[in-house]
Amino acid sequence: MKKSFKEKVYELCRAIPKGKVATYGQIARLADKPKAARAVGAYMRMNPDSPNTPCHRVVASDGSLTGYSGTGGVTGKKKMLLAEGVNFIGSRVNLSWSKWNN
DNA sequence: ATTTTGACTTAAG
DNA sequence: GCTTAAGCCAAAA
Repeated sequence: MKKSFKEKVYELCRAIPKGKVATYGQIARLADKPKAARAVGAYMRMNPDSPNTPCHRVVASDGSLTGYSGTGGVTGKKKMLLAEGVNFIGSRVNLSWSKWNN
């Protein structure tokens, strides 16, 4: 049985512990395709507010919040992450403290 | 099958 | 720190 790349991506999104964040590149790497960061983002766009896929815990490689078609856009995403205990530096996530699987 | 597009990443100036 | 360029992946038309 082979799992599709996207299934792994969704599963990894769900696997991100509360209060932590992962980068697209990190997820892509864990999903067996280290260069598929763009594809990961594409899947996130498909499922921005699905209750099963907390895509808001996924950020860019430098901790900047990108995209997010959900409520409030990146602003809502930032607030959500703050509510989960993720530390922010200005408009970026402090990956030094909150990066998942680090 | 080909082209376009997109929530990416890294390197270089 | 910001901009430009190139690379790579998958879905949709």
